[in-house]
Amino acid sequence: MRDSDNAFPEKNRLLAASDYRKVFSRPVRSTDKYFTVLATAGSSNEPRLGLAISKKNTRLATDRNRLKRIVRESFRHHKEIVSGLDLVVMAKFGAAQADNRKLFESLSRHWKNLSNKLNDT
RNA sequence: GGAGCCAGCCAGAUGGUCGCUGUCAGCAGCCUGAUUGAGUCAGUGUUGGCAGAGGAAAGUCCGGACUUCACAGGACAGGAUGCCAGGUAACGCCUGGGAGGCGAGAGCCUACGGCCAGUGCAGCAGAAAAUAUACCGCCAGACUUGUUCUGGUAAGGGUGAAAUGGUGCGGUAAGAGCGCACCGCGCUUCUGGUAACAGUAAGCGGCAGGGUAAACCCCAUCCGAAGCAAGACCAAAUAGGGAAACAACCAGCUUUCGGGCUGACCCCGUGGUCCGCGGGAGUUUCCGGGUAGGUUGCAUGAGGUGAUCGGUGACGGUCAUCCCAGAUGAAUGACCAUCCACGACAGAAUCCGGCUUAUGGCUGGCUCUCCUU
RNA sequence: CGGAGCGUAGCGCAGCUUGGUAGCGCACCACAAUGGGGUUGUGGGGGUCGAAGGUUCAAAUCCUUUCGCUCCGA
Repeated sequence: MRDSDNAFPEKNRLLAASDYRKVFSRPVRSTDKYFTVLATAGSSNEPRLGLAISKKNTRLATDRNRLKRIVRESFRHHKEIVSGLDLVVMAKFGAAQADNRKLFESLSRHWKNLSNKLNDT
């Protein structure tokens, strides 16, 4: 087992529709002009990630795929920060036009923001 | 050099670090499931090898395969297609040919059957818009001599998108296919071609009688409907349905002696407790349907590549060879370095054959034009 | 992924069947009535009919392609 590294296996994902419902019902939010990130305390120590990128805000399938990859990439590099959280990332309208570096910066701010908020409560 | 036409090809490259999906091989482990005499298989973890978006993956505009439902056969309705021949699993696609049109040319484009079956439509203008006619004219005659009437005419003028073939000569009161010549048109025959169709071929007819079928329609050919969220299988929990076993089997009433009915016992709530009141009827197993969820459908195919043969070609035959994405909150990426032309349009979702639309670049052939020789 | 429908004035709609004039309500502007406003009455303006081609003498209407929006099916 090499849990300490940056892998992204299946246990780090939100899989069922019921998992998503749990996150949407009582979330802690973090928002900027690219993303809205929702979070709740998860059931285990493993953080879990879900994506909700709508066709309405991001018209082209190519752009949607790019955003998903970037979010997953950022998530696996910051797993220690968000450990124990269930997260859902929603893309906003301007996200598709931004370049990759900006998006990575935005996401790492969200991870820190949310882990602080949840540890305070 | 410039403008353009046609065909074909590519879809940033190389290296490093981290990561994802599938598959093959090895290892781990006995955690989960199945089954068993050990064990094996599937899942799981891990190491290594290999593979991992498109020419349009798009729009969903056509055609199939594949599923489920319906179905003897046929007809009607509805829809699609529409020059001819061929290709194909099939097509509204492709190839070749014909006809018509566009262009200076290379070339390109065409819903290209039928208004001699029937019905409908045509505003305004114009005398008249589909079956006949005459506004201005032209000509003749009449007498009431004039802004008159009657008749003839369709050559000229004017309207319109569209007005009953064109030119010339003859002819005539003026005219007219009224007659003739040539052109055009139609029909018959002949010749060439599988056919569409073509012909400087022969003969006949003075000449059909307008347009519109992306108007209804007629003719010929084709089509059952819905779609992988189709469909098949496994199946927790909860409620409910059916069956069996166990537990209970106390009292009363009844009986055709199998049993049936009523009440209590029991559990929960109220309450300090009893009565009372309100609610619930036990436990276990199995069966069928079936939700969450999972598995499958799901990738060896009308497949690719090469050679060769047949064909003008689309394409087909034979032989050899290869296995080439398979996700399911949804993989094919991120970062760094170097190079160059500094990277357009854009992301598989059951699978194929087309069409259409978006779009960067390279190569070859051809046409026109300009300059130089 | 698959299936169905809708784009007409600032807004909500009709007209498309069977092609020739684009119309209705609200809103807007002007005028009248009032000392002023509202209400009412009269009159008026405003349209690439989502876009591009085609058929036709003529297209919002017929045909083809395309863009956008809405709804339905685990």
